[in-house]
Amino acid sequence: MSNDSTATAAARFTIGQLAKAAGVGVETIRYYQRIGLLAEPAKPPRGYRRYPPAAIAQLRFIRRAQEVGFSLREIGDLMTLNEGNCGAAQAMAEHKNRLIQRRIEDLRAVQRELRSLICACRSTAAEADRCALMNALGRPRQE
Amino acid sequence: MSNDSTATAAARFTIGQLAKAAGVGVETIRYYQRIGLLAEPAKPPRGYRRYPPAAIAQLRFIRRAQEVGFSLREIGDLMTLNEGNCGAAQAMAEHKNRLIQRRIEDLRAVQRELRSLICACRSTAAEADRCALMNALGRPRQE
DNA sequence: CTACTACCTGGAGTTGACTCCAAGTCAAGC
DNA sequence: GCTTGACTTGGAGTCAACTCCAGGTAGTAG
Repeated sequence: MSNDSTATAAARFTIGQLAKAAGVGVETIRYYQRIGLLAEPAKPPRGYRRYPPAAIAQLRFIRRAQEVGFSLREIGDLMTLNEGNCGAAQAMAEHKNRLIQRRIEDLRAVQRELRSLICACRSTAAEADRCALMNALGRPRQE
Repeated sequence: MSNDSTATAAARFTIGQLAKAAGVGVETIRYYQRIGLLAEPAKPPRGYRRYPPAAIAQLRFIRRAQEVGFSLREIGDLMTLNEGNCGAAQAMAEHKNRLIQRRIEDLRAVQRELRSLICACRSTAAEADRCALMNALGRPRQE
């Protein structure tokens, strides 16, 4: 029901509010700006910089992408790809998806192993030379 | 068919051979020694240090544990636990097992999401404002 | 008007896990 | 016995991702 695009969301945050809203540190935001990951609003002639709500989304995006295993550099790539190059972003996502898949499989393999080792350890602890778990993992014995 | 324990494996490696055998760099081995992760054989009065075959196993252990997500510090803990404290090693293993489980679940969640995003992107790319994938991830739009 | 807090600028420090370098020592081939 | 390549020692450099700090400016509560 509003008239046009000039009537955008009013709330604009200071860096501290932004940090709190996005759940990161002020210093972290500045760091992201320094490395060019995050745009820094121009400093108004008087007063503090103000950040649009979209900045929260950007920060959340960064955090989420980090959790998935993207490095800040890759995230930067993703974000610039966003500006028009959908196909490339897709390709990156698919690539990352495959990496994640592999990582999951690695973790599962390790998990299976850990589990069986834990079992072995439990059942033989008393009589074993030392510890079946460590033995099976490759037994690092200080000579 | 050998007599007793004094007739242990004869092959003892120089650091370079050890590095090659374990698939790590010489500098990495030294680094591990510096931080106390790996025992350094005493320097013989003449000649180079010699490493027992067990050192290969130790290095492999470190690498594997790293892949699972143990930090060098944790690996060090694991290795000292090995010297007698089976229960504690078990506890650590179980703890790590739980962490791995959580990590796997996180990754899977992200993966599901990525996949659906990739689909969305593919199907709507032409008409979408920009890119559904990026939108859904939180759409970091440089304002 | 004065504190007080939050922001700004820039630069330096931190942590983990390496990686490189210089200058010296050693062993083995020719 | 000299050269060459590997080892040794100690320290410095690197990279990612922060984190902290000093010294100054801005906005706000009393």
